[in-house]
Amino acid sequence: MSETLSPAPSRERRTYSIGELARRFEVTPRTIRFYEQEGLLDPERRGQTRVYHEKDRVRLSLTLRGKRLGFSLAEIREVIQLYDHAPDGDERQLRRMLDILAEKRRGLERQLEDIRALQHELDDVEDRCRESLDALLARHSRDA
Amino acid sequence: MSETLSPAPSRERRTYSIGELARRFEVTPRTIRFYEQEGLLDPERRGQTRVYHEKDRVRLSLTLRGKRLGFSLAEIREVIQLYDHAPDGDERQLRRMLDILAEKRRGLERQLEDIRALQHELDDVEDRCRESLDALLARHSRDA
DNA sequence: GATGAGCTTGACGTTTACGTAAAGTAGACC
DNA sequence: GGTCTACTTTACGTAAACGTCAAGCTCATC
Repeated sequence: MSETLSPAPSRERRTYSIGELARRFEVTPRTIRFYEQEGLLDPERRGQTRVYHEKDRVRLSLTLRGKRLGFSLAEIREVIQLYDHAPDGDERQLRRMLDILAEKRRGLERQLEDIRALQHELDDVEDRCRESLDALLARHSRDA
Repeated sequence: MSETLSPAPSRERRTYSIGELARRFEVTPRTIRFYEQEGLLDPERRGQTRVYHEKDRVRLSLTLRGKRLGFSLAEIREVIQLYDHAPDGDERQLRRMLDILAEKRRGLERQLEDIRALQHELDDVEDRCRESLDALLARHSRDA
């Protein structure tokens, strides 16, 4: 449950290869490297190969969640940076961050509304669909 | 409230120019033409200029809602076609359509989960943010 | 020591969803 | 009749988010 992006001193010591992460999240290694290039991930290096920790796994998870909601990688990077730099900064920065947070919340609220609206429209389609099906089956049994 | 994509015999008789629609929805005419090209809109023609009816306005509204949720235009077109062709088709087609509807619903459910998760993460950030701010303000008043 | 699996860095290609500029048309107004 | 304004088509450009080779390293295994 309580996953965090901030280091969480040293709970889990597991590491992952890029291939492992890719299989886990059903993306390609290319995608993961691309996210790193875009500043969404920052894995350790051993020699020249990448080593991913819990922090990276959580970040990737957050990234893919954002993608499913239609966020751009730039927007997701913003959220991640909010996450990482929440505690520091002066008063003006902190207040600005609270503003940004409020705005993000408004965006999510709107998405909630959009989803509800779409659900209702699916209801409509399903209703009409079932009616047609019922009429069809009624004719079937009548003609039998 | 009860807007429909199916013709609704002839309730409103308003029409719109492409520019009017564009202003209403805060998109460019180019976007609207592109959506037509992609099979999402199908306006009447008077001479060579496009004339949009309620049906088109509702479709555009649905399209933009889909976009806000991260759907591709192809996916949105699917939904619109569901909407338009719901009542016709044989039994197999109708059952297939119900399956598709169920799948769309699962997608929306997942998005709901994603939104809730993101809201919690924003809660976390906000908490830490407020703590820092409080600490900062406390120091201020102490130093005064 | 060759072979394969999995990693690496480039570099170019591709799809989606438009933006933008060019050049022409059609009706309203002075 | 000229000038605006709003529309039209055609066509090329572009940003985002990867896909898809190519070529090379590295480590275990036969």
